[in-house]
Amino acid sequence: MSKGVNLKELSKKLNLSQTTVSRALNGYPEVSAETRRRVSEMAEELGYAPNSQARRLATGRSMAIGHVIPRSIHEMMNPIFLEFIAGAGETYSKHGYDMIISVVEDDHEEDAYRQIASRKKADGVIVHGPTSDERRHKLLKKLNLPFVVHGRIPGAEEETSWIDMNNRRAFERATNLLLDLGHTRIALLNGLEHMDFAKRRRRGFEEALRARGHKPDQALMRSSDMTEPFGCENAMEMLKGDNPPTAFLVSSMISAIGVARAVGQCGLKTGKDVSIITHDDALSFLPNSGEIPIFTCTRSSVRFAGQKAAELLLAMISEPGSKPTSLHLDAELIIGQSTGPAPAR
Amino acid sequence: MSKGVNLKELSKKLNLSQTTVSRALNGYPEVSAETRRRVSEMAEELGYAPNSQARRLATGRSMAIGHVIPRSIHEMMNPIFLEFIAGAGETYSKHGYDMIISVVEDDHEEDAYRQIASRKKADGVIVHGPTSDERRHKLLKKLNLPFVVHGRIPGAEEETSWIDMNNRRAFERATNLLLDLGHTRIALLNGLEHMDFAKRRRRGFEEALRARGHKPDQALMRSSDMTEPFGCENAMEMLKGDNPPTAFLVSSMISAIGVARAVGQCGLKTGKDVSIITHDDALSFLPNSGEIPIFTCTRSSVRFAGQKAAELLLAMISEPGSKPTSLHLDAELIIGQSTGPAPAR
DNA sequence: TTGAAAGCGTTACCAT
DNA sequence: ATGGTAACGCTTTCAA
Repeated sequence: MSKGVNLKELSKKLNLSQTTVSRALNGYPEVSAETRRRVSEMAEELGYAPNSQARRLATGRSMAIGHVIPRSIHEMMNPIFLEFIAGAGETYSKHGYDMIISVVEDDHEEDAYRQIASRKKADGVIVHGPTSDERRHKLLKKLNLPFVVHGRIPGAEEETSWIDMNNRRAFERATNLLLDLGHTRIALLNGLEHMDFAKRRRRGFEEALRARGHKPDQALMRSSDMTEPFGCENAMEMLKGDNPPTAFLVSSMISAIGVARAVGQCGLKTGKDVSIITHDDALSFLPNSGEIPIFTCTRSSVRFAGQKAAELLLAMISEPGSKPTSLHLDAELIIGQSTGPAPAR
Repeated sequence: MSKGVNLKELSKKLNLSQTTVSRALNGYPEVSAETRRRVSEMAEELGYAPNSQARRLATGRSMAIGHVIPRSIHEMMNPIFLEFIAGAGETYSKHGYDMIISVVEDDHEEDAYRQIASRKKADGVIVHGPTSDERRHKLLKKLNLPFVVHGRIPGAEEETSWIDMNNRRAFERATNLLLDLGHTRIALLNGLEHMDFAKRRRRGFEEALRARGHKPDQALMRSSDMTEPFGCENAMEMLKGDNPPTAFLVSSMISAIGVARAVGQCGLKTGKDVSIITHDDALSFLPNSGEIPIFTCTRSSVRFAGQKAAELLLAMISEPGSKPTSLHLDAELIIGQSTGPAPAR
């Protein structure tokens, strides 16, 4: 039965001052070894645990990190978001931090940050899903709330801390692979292009095409929430059109599964009649591994990104005034079963 | 510029006591209308916001709800879990509660609950993914920490508050539909059967079969994490075996997509050669709606469950000592394109 | 090495 | 209707 002893009671029991007990428990050096031992033992015995609210009030640090998710993000990026969160959460736990998640209506996002700052709910926040006309970083600077961006804020790369994968390069490499395989009609099924990551992916795609003398064809590019039906419906439409693509470059496994479904429904074979390369966030419930992964993919673990983002943020918090840091992860290009040479015409 | 005024400064500015200001802001009735107006105005002007740590310390309530997720859960139930969280989060926000999520190693789960209780990190918790030999509820009772179970704890239905869908009945109805369509060889691709929900689904399946004089065939039942490859590989194996099933009953959309892939790879057609019914948690990134949904399914919104679970828990917290409540949701059985009459042999 | 006492910013009790 | 003051449970400064 852990009874809920507090510091006062504990110190009384030990015939020591609260001060000493606190110091002993918090590892201050000036406590004698013997005292420290006695204190820890008794604390253990009485099941003492410091009240976090009290400690937070006293120290002025809330020992929590906030994640604000507007509905729009979580509807769109649902599983990816959780995987990131899971990674970040691991890091927080390790360092004794709590993770606070605020699910808010889209137009209350700023309010949420304001509250976190003014009510001291968290010592820092992670900014998710930066868009092309991002503004949250300005607010956060004004609020003096440390933050790390998952992704990049165009034009503010130098003045903010962020972690991102090399979206442009990943899609450039994927495109080149398809070109090498002889594909020339390549479709792009991208995420919402007001999101920075999606814009970069498109850029990588188009640049690779142009560099090899191909003109990007608007008719072969779509941008939307990365759902399964999005992949299926658009692939279907394109495959049934005149001059259909022989390859698809897709922004998420989920949509790629949809594309594969469309391919099947058209009586074609993935990896033979139609090639697919997808980005793979390494989501645990959608494993794409094995000796030969189902999908050829550009892979970058979003969970790992979460861990790293959290580390970055905690470091910023413990060293206020330090320079912005950023981490640029490179995606791997992994060959799976969904690509093959372009079919002869 | 919200400067971070505190109650003391605010009350000084107003020539009022902290007490009165606090009362005015917290809506106590004994404050004159005029005073309240003045206070609110000044509070607004100076950008006052109460420090949550201080308030928590003073009130003794942490105004937060905890969710402990051991890795095993989130690896398994990733997207479903997030959708639930999102629903719960909406409710918390509405009521001024924070949501804190602890991602812990599997063998630290109990510790996490102990800490939440002893350090007063949250006023209550949600218990996710109850298993057949569930024990967490006992610990939580001992810790005196209010909780609501998402799912049911076998044998403790009366003494705990929970929200669950009718898993048994949903799978019973789905099985009956398949039987009505003439299918007799029906495969079950279930979640991990140490989980209570999976066990109930299996029961519904087997009972329906027996009630119509069919003997469940072990060779047609599998149980695992509900990933996409799980669906594909097992369906493939069964379809290629002798005496293959003509229908699949699947525990999650993700695996069902895998089954559909296998069906396609075998050169068969879903809804014609092979029928599929899946449970659909109504995940936002896997929409299965439209005039005719892709998959025939038993559907129950896990997001809605999250909202309700949160409401239940908040009610418990505001009325301590109240009786356990529970909510039993019924899944809808929705006809989509993935079912049809059993093919003639 | 230890202790006394003053915060931290609220709320809540008891007066008035 | 308003105010004084004591909690709440910890950390931290200053003394010893």
